[in-house]
Amino acid sequence: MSRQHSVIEGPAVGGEPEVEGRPMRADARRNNERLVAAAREVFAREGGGASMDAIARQAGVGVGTLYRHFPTRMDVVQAVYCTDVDTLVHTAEEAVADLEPWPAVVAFLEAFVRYAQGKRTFLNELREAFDKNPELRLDMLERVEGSMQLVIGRAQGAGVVRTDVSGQDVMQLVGPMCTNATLSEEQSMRLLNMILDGLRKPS
Amino acid sequence: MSRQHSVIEGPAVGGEPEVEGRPMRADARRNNERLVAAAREVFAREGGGASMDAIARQAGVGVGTLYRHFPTRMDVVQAVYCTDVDTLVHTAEEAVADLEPWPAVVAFLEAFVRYAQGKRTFLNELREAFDKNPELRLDMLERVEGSMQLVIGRAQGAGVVRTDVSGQDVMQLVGPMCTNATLSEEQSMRLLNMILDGLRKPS
DNA sequence: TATTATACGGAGGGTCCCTCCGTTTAGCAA
DNA sequence: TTGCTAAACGGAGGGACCCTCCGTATAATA
Repeated sequence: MSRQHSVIEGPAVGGEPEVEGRPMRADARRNNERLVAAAREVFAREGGGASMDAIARQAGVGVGTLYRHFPTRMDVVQAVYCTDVDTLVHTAEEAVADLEPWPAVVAFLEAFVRYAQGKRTFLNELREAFDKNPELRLDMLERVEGSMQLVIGRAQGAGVVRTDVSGQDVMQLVGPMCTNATLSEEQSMRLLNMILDGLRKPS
Repeated sequence: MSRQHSVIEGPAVGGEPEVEGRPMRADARRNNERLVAAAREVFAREGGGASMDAIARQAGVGVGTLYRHFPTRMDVVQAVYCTDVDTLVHTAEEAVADLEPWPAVVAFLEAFVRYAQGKRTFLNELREAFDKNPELRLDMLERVEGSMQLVIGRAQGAGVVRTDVSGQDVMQLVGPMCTNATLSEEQSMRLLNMILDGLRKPS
């Protein structure tokens, strides 16, 4: 068990190695961030089967370093996934803080579609990680649902989104849609627009 | 492209290498059958990640032989899957030929549950094969649906199964149920009994 | 029985995941 | 600033796996 998956050991966010002892050395923290970013890039470019060597090379470090930060291939997948969820949650918070209720819904759902589509490149790997660690799935699902509900609920409160659907409903609708491998960026945006029209409360 | 996947080149059944030229040599045919059986056993025992060496060893042949029959790991998965479907289709035909309409439904659905549960051991591999070869999925789906409809339709005609559901409906209900990883043999049989009760026409 | 097209076996090439350990360096105390 | 030490780094290499190649064995045929 490495210290890196704080996610599965507690409620902390993923990928950020805040150990209880002294803080990480500056180079270690820098490399940790680099590695996650590199992994995301390589997965996107080469698919879920990308090799550990390729990830280390992309990050400009040796494989030893990669393995010290993430003891297992699956830990890399988890870390990338967790930071993706972090980003999504952050997007929701920002949207709620900066935008009017309806534009916030639009912005968040667009981000959600991008997020869900990004998962397609390493869906198999993710499924494997979930199989081996069901808690991870539940944790992440909960966080994503929370964000969705935050944005949708606020818009419902403001009277601009119909109240007979929940954030969870929307997720169940949009998520699987994006998982479909044969779905173009453009197609998904058209469908999203349709969904948004259906979601908006007729004035 | 090897000659083995007749499935993806035409309507022939899977796993049976009936080439257009002269028939296979006796030893080759024997080994082909052995290999598929061995693969099924090893996948069941060791999971979808089982190695090619293990399969060849189980079949009592060299890996070279395995690779001549199935050029790729995925071809082995396909072959096992296709013969499973063959068996299921055969079960349906036998049930219709030998049993009364209702017992045929019971027998076939029990076989279907066993079939679907057997897929769980190498679900990931199967998904990969389907991704790379969507035609295979459609072909197999069609054959399974055909069998289901054969058995259910006959029972509907005989007035022992309610007519407001189709064979496809039943498949969509039972298939996903079995795919669930956390489902005991016993649990699935209890659920199946419940489904059968719901399916039977009240007399 | 002799011939030959066909099939077989398994060593080994290439890749991948991961480990181990000698080398380097960040952070701190004097 | 300088030394010291715990922490982090790099990459060779072990072991497993997929697949290829080719010399050997054998079924089918004449």
